[in-house]
Amino acid sequence: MAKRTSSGPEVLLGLLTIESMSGYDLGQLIHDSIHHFWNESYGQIYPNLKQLAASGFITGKKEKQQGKPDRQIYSITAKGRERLAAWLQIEPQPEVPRNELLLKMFFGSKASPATIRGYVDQMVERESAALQIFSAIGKQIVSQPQYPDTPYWQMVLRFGQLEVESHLRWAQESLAALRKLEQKRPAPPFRKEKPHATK
Amino acid sequence: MAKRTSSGPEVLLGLLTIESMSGYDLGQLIHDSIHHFWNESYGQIYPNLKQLAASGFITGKKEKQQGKPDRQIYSITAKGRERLAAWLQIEPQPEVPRNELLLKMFFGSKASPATIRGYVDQMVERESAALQIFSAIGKQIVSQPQYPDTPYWQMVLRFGQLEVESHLRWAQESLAALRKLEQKRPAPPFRKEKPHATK
DNA sequence: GGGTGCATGTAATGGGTTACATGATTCT
DNA sequence: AGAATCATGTAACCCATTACATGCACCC
Repeated sequence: MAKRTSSGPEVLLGLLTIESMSGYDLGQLIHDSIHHFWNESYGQIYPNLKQLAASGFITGKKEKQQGKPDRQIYSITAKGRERLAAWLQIEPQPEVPRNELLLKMFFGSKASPATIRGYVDQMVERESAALQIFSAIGKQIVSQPQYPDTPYWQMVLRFGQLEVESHLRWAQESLAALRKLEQKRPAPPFRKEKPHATK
Repeated sequence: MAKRTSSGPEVLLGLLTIESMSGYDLGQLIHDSIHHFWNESYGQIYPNLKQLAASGFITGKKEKQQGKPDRQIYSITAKGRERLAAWLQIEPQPEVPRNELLLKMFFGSKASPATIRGYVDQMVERESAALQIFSAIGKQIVSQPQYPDTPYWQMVLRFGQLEVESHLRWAQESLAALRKLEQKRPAPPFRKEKPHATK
């Protein structure tokens, strides 16, 4: 009795309600706009599109271009909209968390505080960059005409902003704590330590 | 040239530095203690343990019990500690985000605000429950003797707390916004709407 | 008698990333 | 000259969840 959700095809359907697009465009759009909460690789997108077209959820038209390779432009059908609507009625399942940074930090006493600090530093960089992108997306949304989608897009964006802010606050706290740990046990001493202290 | 990290075996090694345990115990501990940032199913744990033992990273001893099935108690070896230490030196890769709730909310205009509100309500329940668990874990950590792990465990826990708090704040905001949307377009009217408004 | 917990494991199945393949154009 | 972008697709592989299998004991 599996709760197969998978959502892969439905993202594509959803994005095609905004505009008809090629697989390549969909990939770009996913990367540029919803990357902070969803991702699809081309290895998924192209086969999914093929299958969706074969089942009549979308239709494709070949578009010739000069200089560039041909594009397949897909449009959602009425049947596709039905499938999307049905999928929206299914309770979203919370994703299984897998945060490698936290995992390594959990075992941080087996490395040096400096190593872990380096990882937190990198996280700060990544998340700060994300904040920049968010504010750019935010400006784009408000400058656009008001679609019925607009309020939803704003909520989703706001999630990212609040979450990132909490991550950055945490990072500041943690960096301070790690610096304290470094002072206590100042950079690894010369003698080799046998690893049985924990037990 | 794949950046194979996978971390599956290393979690087990890490947890075995705390104490020697059976596969079943490891599963329990993962579920009870690090569930908010990592997860492993038994379908992964048992095969991984077998392989780790075959390669000499851990050793297993059979322990007979009365009434209950036999247990295989695994202990980490020096070689295992080396592998763990080496893994800790590898930069953690940020996980690929996949948040189904946000995805459905992004396409929220194709459902009703009430549907989406229901999903947010459920999220509030889940995350509030998580907060309770966190505070219980927090008390447990401070009441324990101070291992070298303690400060790291506290940082990791704090991450969860701050993140959940941000989620709950977001949920409150969003619920308010959704209620407003419901008033504007009060519960679906009787006439059927054709779905071309977006285009 | 039936469900739940302890305990270990395998097999089927399905997702998803990465690498590879192709080929023209444009930018550095 | 070589890298990057546009554009589509396939195949290999890996990772992970779920279901299934077994079997005893304890509780309701």
